[in-house]
This record gives sequence, structure tokens and C-alpha cells, in this order.
Amino acid sequence: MQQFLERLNPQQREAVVSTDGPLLILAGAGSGKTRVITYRISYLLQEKGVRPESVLAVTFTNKAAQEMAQRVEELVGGFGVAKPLVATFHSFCVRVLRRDIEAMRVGELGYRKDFAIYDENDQQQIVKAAIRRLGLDDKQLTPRNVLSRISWAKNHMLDPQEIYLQSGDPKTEQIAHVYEIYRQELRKANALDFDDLLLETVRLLKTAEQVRNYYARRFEYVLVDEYQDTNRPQYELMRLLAGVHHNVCAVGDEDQSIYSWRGADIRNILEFERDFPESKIIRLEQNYRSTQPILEAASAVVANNIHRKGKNLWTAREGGALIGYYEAPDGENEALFAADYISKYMAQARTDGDDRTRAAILYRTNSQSRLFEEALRRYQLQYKVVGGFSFYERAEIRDMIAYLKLIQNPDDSIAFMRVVNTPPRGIGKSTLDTLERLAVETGMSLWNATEQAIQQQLLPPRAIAALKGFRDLIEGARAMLAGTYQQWLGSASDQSELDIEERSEPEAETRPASIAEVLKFLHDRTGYIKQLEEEDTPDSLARIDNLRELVNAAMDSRDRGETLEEFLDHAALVSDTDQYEANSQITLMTLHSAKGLEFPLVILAGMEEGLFPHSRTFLNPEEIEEERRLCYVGMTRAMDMLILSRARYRRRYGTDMPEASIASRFLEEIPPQLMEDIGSPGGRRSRASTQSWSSGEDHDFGSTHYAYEDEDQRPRYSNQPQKKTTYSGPAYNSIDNIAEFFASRGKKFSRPKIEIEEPKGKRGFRPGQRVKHPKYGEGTVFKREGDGEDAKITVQFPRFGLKKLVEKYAQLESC
DNA sequence: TGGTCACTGATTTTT
DNA sequence: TCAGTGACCA
Repeated sequence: MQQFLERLNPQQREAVVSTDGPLLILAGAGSGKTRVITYRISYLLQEKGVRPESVLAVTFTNKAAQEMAQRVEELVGGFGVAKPLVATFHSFCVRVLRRDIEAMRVGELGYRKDFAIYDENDQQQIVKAAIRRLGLDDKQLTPRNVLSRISWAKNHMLDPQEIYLQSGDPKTEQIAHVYEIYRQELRKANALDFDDLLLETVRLLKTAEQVRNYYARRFEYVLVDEYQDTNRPQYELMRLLAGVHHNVCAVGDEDQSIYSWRGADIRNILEFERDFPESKIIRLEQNYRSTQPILEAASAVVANNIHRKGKNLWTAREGGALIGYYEAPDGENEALFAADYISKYMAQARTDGDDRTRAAILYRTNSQSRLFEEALRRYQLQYKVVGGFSFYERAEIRDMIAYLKLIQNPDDSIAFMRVVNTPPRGIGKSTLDTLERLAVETGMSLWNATEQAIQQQLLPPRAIAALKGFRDLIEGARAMLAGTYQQWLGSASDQSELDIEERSEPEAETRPASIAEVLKFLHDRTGYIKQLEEEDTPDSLARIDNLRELVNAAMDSRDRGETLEEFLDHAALVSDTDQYEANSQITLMTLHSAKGLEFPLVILAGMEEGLFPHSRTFLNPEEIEEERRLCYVGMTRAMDMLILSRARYRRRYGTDMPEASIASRFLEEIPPQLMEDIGSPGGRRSRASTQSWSSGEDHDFGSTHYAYEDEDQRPRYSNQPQKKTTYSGPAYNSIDNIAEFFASRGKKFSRPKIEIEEPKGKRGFRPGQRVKHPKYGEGTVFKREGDGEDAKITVQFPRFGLKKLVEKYAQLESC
């Protein structure tokens, strides 16, 4: 033990051994936070003799939890029966609720232990239905928007009545109504959404004294990671859990708070000292990850934030390359540059015998990944994309999960709607409308409404028959799980609906079926697989593979001894960032997903106003600060080499004409001496200076050229460090090459009109130019569409946001 | 009832 | 670009 304490610096050591009483660790990026947490747990167990089961560590991602548990286990050298509980907030809450939620039940009211967990998709369905039911306009009130307002309300612990009473406008009033219906629907379905998992746990601990005592006594030591990202309910949960022993340790970094849009509240850091007056604060300021220039640049950027306590991160690592800056003519070129750079970097590292060859391409929005994927494929580089649609988000997987959810909980009306006619079994819109009406009128779930409709013959015979078939399918599966399939068969209402001869028929013995068996039963009985087989497209075959993979997942789940409920919990709580594999060489992901990770080489792409910082944050200075923190997070992921890149012209959502971009303000915030241009075609035109756009620029895109003569061949120069400079064609033509590339793969690729449109006439405002409007005041031209008479320009005004103006009519003046 | 097709409109980050 | 929607036809 003593030995490993010596591997810590004095602050870290103090953080490890200060076990008793509240402790707040302010841990800068790369300051060895994970090490401190894991050592601390080990210290508790080994030195202080604390029983493992009385230690609770909470993190935000499953991956972080797994990693932490594993590292502690390695340090301690294996556990006996008892282990410290390392969980995410959400999975911890699920555990608590599955055990104790019924303590809040009053008679028949309240949630049951077998509650379902609704994901965002399920939530949307409910909100959509609610908006429709209230006869509101779903153009004005988008489900997405309503949902985020509901979530906001929940995270501030406000119920529909409170929202209604506080509402000052009709829209908020309507949202309050939707919120109320939303809540009713979830109760009816015995379902909780993600926010509810936290809220209901807090409510449970607050209201049920014996439950609170159980947990607060049990967990003598509570650790919270990524404390800056906790929201109100999470904070309260922590307080409730630490209520008896007060041994709570929170670890966070204000500069890495990037989830305020999800309710994370920086005040939790400030209020920590208030709520735990005897608390101790330790700052970890030595960075062990990055080189001097990287750290300095990142610190310089985040120093522009007003709302921060400030800290002094330092590193003992001397020297290190300057930060690279690459300004591409367009998005394609930016991606090709990244692929090219990475391939050379990897090759170089290999010849140097360096095993630190991991690289990451980080971007603001998931949609940016496409170009990079294409470029990397082109270079035949293996890469892994984190995020985007994950396995559990695929339609076929969601369908099967919905079947399982319905089997688990027939009142889950969202699951019901998803699969009642998937694949089509003759239950159409009019039938479902009738069922929905019946359900709304009687307050029943759709499942019960179906039962009633069948019994009372409320529908045409054809619909009744189809519904019976569906009901028997679900009940058959339920019976399989219960091990009562044979009895059920004997009593089944309508034998003709069941084809007893089928191969997939379970055996006669009354053994409860496994989830895998139920899935196979569903595959056959619903005709789902058959339908896909008949389609016989690469896509449908891939779907079949996915379905088989789900069966495998179910097998694994059985091996872990999980119930259907636990299997579904797992499916609901896995997240995209969990897919990250530390051993993959090249990783593509959003800046948000990158938090907590580190890479020798990081390329931070799309450094453009409107993209990063994102245009939706322009109006709100606090949101801009959050973007800046995000930039800080991204930059500090880099260990040895950091490259920032930007496209001068970028095509957004498939428009014909790429739009001119303005360099991100964050670029300007980096001290110039820390950054160097690394071969931007035509040289580095502008850093963030909007002025440099104003005078006539040449169209010479320089000499950098990424050659793709042959699709199946690595770029010729991949083994030679220098760029190909002998190209004799046009100065810049990667667009042509990409066009060829796509043509050769049978895809069409419309050549973008990249030529910079020369504004005609006296006005002709260009992106980046400062202009003055009689009503809106001064602003910056953001983009320009069309030309001549009907040129439209979008201007960003500091106080009014983005405005699209027809140049001819808007009385704009340059200034 | 259900499938196709054209159209539209929207694109942040996610436990 | 792409997903979701609505009209139309089998």
C-alpha cells in the first residue's frame, strides 16, 4: 500500500487518505483523477478495513463504471463475495427502485417493481400522441421541444401544475397540459423515463424513512465522479445517501462542465461547501497527459470564460510540437487531410517503434463523421465510430426489444403500438384508432382495451381475429417464460391461431424458456425473419445478422444469470459512448463522447463559427461558455499532438452550394505563437480574423493534393513522409478525385459549385463582413445565397441572432 | 389495409 | 442528406 501511495503527488495522496468527512476534489484535465479515485477505494478497503459492500462509487457512463471497478479489483487483487458498488447514477437508481419502489405505493396506486424504462423514442411517441389528443399544432409545438421542456421541468423538480401556474404565455400553458398527460400515460404504462429514474429514487428516499435509512447506513463511503455534470436530482440523491455518514467525496472540474443543457448545475460545486460545512477541498493541478503547448493553448481558450473559479494547470512535460492548424478549402479536403495525416503519423510511429499510435478525430456534431469515414475508408485505415446509431437503436432490435417489453409488461402501450402490426398482420389504422379511443375513455392500457374489444366484439371480425392472433402470440411467449406453455396451449382460446406442428414449438416439459428461446420463437412466429429473407437485400441480411446478435446477447445475459427484466434494463441503459474500445487505433466521435479519454494524436475538426461554437448557442453567452468548455475538453484530450482544422467552404445538409465559413472564435483565443499552419492549401488565410475575407482573395488552392488514382491502393506516398508535390494538373483538384472515387463505386456525386461566387454590384456583402442594419444594428454576415437581384444574406446580429435578409431590400451598410 | 412515392422540413451535445 | 409524413392506389 505504502508503495503505491508513493506513486502519487502530495495533493493526490492527500485526496486518497482524506477518507473521512466530506471532500471535494477539483481535478483539472489529465491530473490523474481516475487514479486518485481507484487508489482511494483501494485505500479504504485495504488500509481502513472498510467492508467492500459499504462503498458506493457513482459515475456517468457504464464504461467509466466498468473501468473503475476493474482497476480497483486489480489494485486490491480480487474480491471475495462482496464488492464495492460501482454504478452509473441511472443504473444505481434502477437497482434501488426495482427493490423498493413499491414502498411508495398507496393501495393500487403507484409504480410496481416491474416498471418499464422509456427511452427518448418512447417519450416522443407519448408526447406526439398527447399533442394530437389536445388538438394542438405539432408544427408550433414540436415533440422534441416539448420533451426538452418537460425534462427541464423535471430536472428542476417542478410538476405540471407548477409549470402551469408559472406560465406566462399560451405555449408554456400548452406544454404544461402535455406534461400532465405525459405523466398520466407513463403511470398508466407503469413506465419511468430517464429523468424519473433519478426523481423517483429521490422521492423514495425522501418519503420512505426505512428505505432511506437502509441505504444511508449501508453506504459508509460515497464517491461521485464527474461531479460538475450532476443535476439537481443527482445532487439530492448524493446528499440523501451521504446523510448518515457524511463521508462523501465528489470529484469534478468546472471547466469540463458540458452538460448544462441536460440540467447539470455548476452550483452543485459551489453549494457543496454550504451543504457540507466541514468539507475539505483539494485541487489537483498537475497535468500528466499533455505537452506544454497543448496545455497552454487549452488553458488560454478556457480563460476567456467569465464564470469560473480559475485554476493553474501545469505540466512537467517540456517541449512538444506546436499545435497544428489546417485550413481546408472544403469539408472533403478537411477529411482527406485528416486521413492523410493520421496515416503518416501511424507509419512514422511504427518505424519509430512507438506503440502510442492511437488517434482520434473529434467533431461537434455526429453528422460530421460521414466525410471522415469516407476518407479513412479511402485510405484503408481501420476506424471506429462512437455514437451515431448504436446496436440497440436499430429498428429490428428495437422491434424485438419492444416485443420483450410487452411480454414483460403488457401495459406498456408504447411497446404495444410498436409491434402490434410489425410485421404487418392486418391490424390497421382504423382498428388502432378504435383501441386508442377505448383506452383513453376508460383509462385502460391498450392491452386491456384490446382484451375488451375482443370480448365485446367492438370491431369487425377480421380485426378481432388479427388481434386475437397477436394476443395469443404475446401470451404464448409469456407462458413460455413462466414454464407453463403446455397448460397455456391447452387453455388457449383459439387453437386455430396456433400452428402446433411448427418446429419452434417448445418441448413438452414445463421448463421456463430462456430469453434466447423466446426471441427465436418470436422470429419464427411473427414471420419477421422470413420477411427479411424474402427481401434478400444486403440490408435485410444485415438485419437478420443483427437479430441473431441479439439472441447472442440474450445467451450472454442468461450466462450471467439475468432475468428478462435485467436484460431489458441493460438494453435501456447502454449508451453510445460505451462502445468506445480503447484498443482501436482510430476513433471518431463527438467532443461530448470524448470526455474522460486521451489520445496521443487528436484532430479537432470543424473549427468554424456556427458549427463550433454551434449556431444555436450564439444568443446565449452562457451557452457560448459551455461551447468553450467543450473546446477545452477536446483540446485536453491530446497527449502529444493536437491539430485544429477548418473548412473554408462547407456544405450543410446536402445543399447544392457550399457555404463560406468563418473561423471559430476559439482559434483566435489561442496564442498565435503556440500554433503553426501545417500545409493549408494556399496558406493560412485567416485565423479568426473576419477582416481577411473582405479584400479580393485569389482562388488558388495551393499545392497540397491528395491523390486517389486507384481505389484499392494505398496512397503512393504513404510510406514516404513528404507530400506529393509534382502533380502537374490543376493546383487543387481533390474534388475531381473524389468525384471519380464515387463514380467508380456507382454512387453519384454532384460536383459542388465550389467557385467563390463573386458578388455583383455595389453591395455584394461577403460572409465574414461587418455590416450595419437600421433596425438590428451591427452584425456579421454569416452566409450568402444566390446572387444578383435576389441574393439573400444571413447576418448574425449580437442581440437579434441570425436574420435572413434579401440584400436588395435590407438597408445594409458595410462598416 | 398497406405499400409506394414524392415531398417536406430539419439537423447539438446524451445518461 | 435523410427521416418522417401524407396522398394515392392496389
